[in-house]
Amino acid sequence: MARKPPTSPRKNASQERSRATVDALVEATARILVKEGFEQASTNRIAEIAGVSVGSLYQYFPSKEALVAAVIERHNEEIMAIVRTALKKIADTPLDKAVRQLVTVAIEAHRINPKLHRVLAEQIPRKHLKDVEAFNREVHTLVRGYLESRRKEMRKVDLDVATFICVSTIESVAHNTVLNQTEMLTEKMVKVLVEETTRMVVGYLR
Amino acid sequence: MARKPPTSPRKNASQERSRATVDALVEATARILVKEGFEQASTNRIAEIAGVSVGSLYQYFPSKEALVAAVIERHNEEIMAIVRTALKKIADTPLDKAVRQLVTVAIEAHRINPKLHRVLAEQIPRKHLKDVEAFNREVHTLVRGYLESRRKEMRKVDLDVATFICVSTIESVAHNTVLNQTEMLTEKMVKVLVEETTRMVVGYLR
Amino acid sequence: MARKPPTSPRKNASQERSRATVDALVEATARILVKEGFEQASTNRIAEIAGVSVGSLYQYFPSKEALVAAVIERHNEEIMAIVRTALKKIADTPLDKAVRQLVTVAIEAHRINPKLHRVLAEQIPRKHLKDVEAFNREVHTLVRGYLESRRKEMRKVDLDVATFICVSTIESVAHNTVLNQTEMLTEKMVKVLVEETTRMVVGYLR
Amino acid sequence: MARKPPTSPRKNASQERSRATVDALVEATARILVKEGFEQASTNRIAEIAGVSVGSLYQYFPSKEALVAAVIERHNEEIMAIVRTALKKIADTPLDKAVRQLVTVAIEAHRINPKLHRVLAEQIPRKHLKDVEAFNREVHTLVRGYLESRRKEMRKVDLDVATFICVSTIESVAHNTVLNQTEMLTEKMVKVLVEETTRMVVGYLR
DNA sequence: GATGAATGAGCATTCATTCAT
DNA sequence: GATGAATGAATGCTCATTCAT
Repeated sequence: MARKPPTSPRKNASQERSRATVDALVEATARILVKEGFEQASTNRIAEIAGVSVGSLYQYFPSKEALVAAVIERHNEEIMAIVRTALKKIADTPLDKAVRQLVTVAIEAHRINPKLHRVLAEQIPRKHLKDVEAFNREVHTLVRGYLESRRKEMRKVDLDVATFICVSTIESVAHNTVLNQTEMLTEKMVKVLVEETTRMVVGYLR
Repeated sequence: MARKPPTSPRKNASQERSRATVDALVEATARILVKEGFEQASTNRIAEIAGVSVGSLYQYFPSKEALVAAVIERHNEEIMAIVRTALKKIADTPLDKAVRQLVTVAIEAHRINPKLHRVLAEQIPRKHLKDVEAFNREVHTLVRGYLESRRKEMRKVDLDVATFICVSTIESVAHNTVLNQTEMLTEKMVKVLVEETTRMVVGYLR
Repeated sequence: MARKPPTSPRKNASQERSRATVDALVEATARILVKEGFEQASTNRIAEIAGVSVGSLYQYFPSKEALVAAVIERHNEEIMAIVRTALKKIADTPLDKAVRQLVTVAIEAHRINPKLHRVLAEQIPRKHLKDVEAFNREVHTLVRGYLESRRKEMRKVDLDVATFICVSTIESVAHNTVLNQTEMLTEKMVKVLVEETTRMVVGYLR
Repeated sequence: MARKPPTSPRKNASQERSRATVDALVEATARILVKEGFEQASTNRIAEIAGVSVGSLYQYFPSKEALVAAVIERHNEEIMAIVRTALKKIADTPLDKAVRQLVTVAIEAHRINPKLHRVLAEQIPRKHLKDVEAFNREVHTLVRGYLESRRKEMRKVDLDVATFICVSTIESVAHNTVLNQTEMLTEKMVKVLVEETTRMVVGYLR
């Protein structure tokens, strides 16, 4: 790191430059993943698309995997931001409205960048997906927290089991809705699916 | 090329030999996939494990992908065999018993070869998974058929939507149950999950 | 390896082919080492010069180092063949004649492929030179054996020490003679050096 | 570029700073060479260890080779200082005592920094070792000078040949003594080797 | 002068596929 | 049909060196 120069601007300048490079690399990786798939995403190609040299790529990411992991993390973070916000808003909402909101948000989240979501879901060797564990755990914890606070509206049920089933269900409906038939994805259809899923989950919890 | 007339015994012998080679190759691929993961599964290695030369491998499979596809197809076929049988048995069974049976079978099916299932689910570039579409369609059709025959026990609902939601739900619970926590997989826990899932689905359909 | 075909010719043919490839690779490595130095010796270049694909190179040698090691071993083996032969011939020869012969042979041995010898001596990361240890030990053992058999002609002296000093001396004179000034290497000069070195060593042992 | 006039204190300060940087770089190179070997010694790493930026490194050394050369030169200079001093002290000393001194000094010199000596001897592409030529020549000249002054104690012999042989011998014994077996390096053993080598060389010259 | 981010040629190595035997 | 030696395009990655700040 050497002696830091006394002026912050220089430091910031360099930090910003680094940050820009890192962003460009992650963005380029995501773009290639979407446009050409995982197998085409070579490090040299990523660097080229990012407008950066391979050397720089390796200055910031120790391996190709790290780069893919960064893309995944960024995507997950975007999803989690939505989910967290939704769960906060929901906090004091009764079960049926809350579940409907949750289902809606799940589909929305999967739709942020559906192509990327598909590639991530379908083509990435899961080696990279350890982060996903943490992501799953957080969702579980948040949903469990909400359900706990609404226990009086619910029948007697093991909270972990209920959480597991609800999250699985909502997630899979959202996932399949987004990934499956494009024709199915009329807004009307989505609304139907939201209603139906909500009905099922709420019916189950009550 | 063969100087001998195509007497059927010889022909059969050769056909059997071919069949054996093909089987050995698919089996070897599956084994490597399970033991060492997709990335380690090189064609040379597969041929070696199968006790066959690479040349022979390419006599029977035009590419590595074809080989992986064959493994997937074999696995799916095993699953489908179970599902088809289950759905036949269920045909005249009332909704709740039938759904319980379906959930049970779904988990069983995912458990046939859980390690292979995991690798297939987690490591295989989905390029190979076009076959899965057909598989999904068949399941949808079969389940839809059953539901149609039980319409009187059900509330009024779009059959395709209901099928989509039920299949998604059952599949995801089974999938997550098998892939997730090992500790969770006590038989007792599995029973609880079966009951809960059944309750949710039946509650939804009625 | 698969079923071996019953006829030896086929087997030999393939063995010969392999052998030819291996030889070509080792030879190419040596040539590049001599002509362009260690740093220029990339595996792709070696394969190219050998008239073989990189893939084939890696079929026979697990790494670049293995290739260099093979060159060294081949060179050392050539030297050792000479040294072993010389020591056999010498077995019943009196000290002075024997030492003269040894010195002569040492210089000869270093002259087999002096350019390669130089490169090996000067440019090869010694990582590769573990084999050289064995080589040194063998020389030590052989020379010690001879000296032991001639003990009566020698003054009282620790045999290992004497061997160490004699081998070091002869080796270094031979090495420096071959590596140093080209002008020095007139045949006449070499004879002088042989005589002088012999005189020194014999004088020391007696 | 500098706005300040080149007052000598400042200049000195800067000169000293330069000198310190150069020293730090050479020292860092030597340290890495010893601890991690030539292959690990990247310029970035050297600069880092020296507490300096790569840019600064290239301000003082035009290439990695130059840096390694500086290490070699420093090491050789240390050795030569010892050798020169020894030869001065020896100037009026009779042959046997002088040779003993020379052998002793040779071993001492190789022992100044034996690890560095080993790395320099074993891992450095000799491209860098042109300097060594000059070093060798100086040793030759110094020893020849001494021998010339002692001609009356010696038999008739070509001085260059005798010098070449003596230097080779002493150098190789010292080198092998230091590099070879660690067990061999008891002080007692070293003394024996000194005596024996002296005996050989003196016996040869007389 | 000093910094360290950026460069990119170059390297060792892998592996799906071909084809002479 | 079977074999396995041979292929070579392609990949991930390193590191000496440059240059904008």
